[in-house]
Amino acid sequence: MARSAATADVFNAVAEGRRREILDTLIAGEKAVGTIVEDLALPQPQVSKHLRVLSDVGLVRVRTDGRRRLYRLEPARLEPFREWLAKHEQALNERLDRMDSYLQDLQQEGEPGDA
Amino acid sequence: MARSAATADVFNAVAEGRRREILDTLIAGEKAVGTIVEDLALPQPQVSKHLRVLSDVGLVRVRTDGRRRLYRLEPARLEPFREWLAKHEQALNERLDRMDSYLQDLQQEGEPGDA
DNA sequence: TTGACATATTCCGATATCGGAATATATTGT
DNA sequence: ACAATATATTCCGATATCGGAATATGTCAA
Repeated sequence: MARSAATADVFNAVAEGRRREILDTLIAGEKAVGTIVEDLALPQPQVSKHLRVLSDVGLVRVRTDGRRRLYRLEPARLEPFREWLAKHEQALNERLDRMDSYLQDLQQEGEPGDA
Repeated sequence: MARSAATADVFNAVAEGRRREILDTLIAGEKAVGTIVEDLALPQPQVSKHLRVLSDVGLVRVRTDGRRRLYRLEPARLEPFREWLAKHEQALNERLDRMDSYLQDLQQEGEPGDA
């Protein structure tokens, strides 16, 4: 046994540059695989494979239209991301707040006989 | 040639679960390696290795105190993350806005001879 | 059915990555 | 200098991952 999980979570799925590109290009809206291939100038099999990964973690959804498959974003699945980031931003803000009040305390001590 | 870059960017550094745990435990503040080892119940070499990765991408900073090394977060380096996420949230919001106005248009058409 | 088009899957080789164990490198105290 | 403590690095084996090429699957049109 050497490695635990895989690309099977949102963090890993997004960690890949090409996959981020694919997600980015889908911001414009639903796109067929061929369109993504053209837009990003990537080999079609690679695009399909990356779409598979993204699909497995639910970051994109497919819709079949004739012989094409239209992929679209599922931004709700970015939630784990948002949560994690929020946790750290909150921590950062709290630290800044503490620093603020610390600085204010210092300032108050600096003005002893003010009134 | 088979694989491009490595764990050398913020996204990949954060993609690893253990590394996220380490970052999380550092929210409480600066900690020595040994403390992290205790808190997360991980082998010391692993912690050191993960800290190395996090340090390389700048997500943590070290300070030497005697024979201990104190690590602390560098939350500013989460910026690429924030940016990317913001881009997608913005896109989502704009789509919701468009949907809103679309629905409003539909409603207006539905009330033709109002006055 | 056949052929063209669109997409997905499989196979492969190179390499990155992780965990584990052992070991190396400080630094402090005696 | 030596032992003890704290941390970092190296070596290893197992496996995951990526890109590329070839191929399979599915769908439409004639």
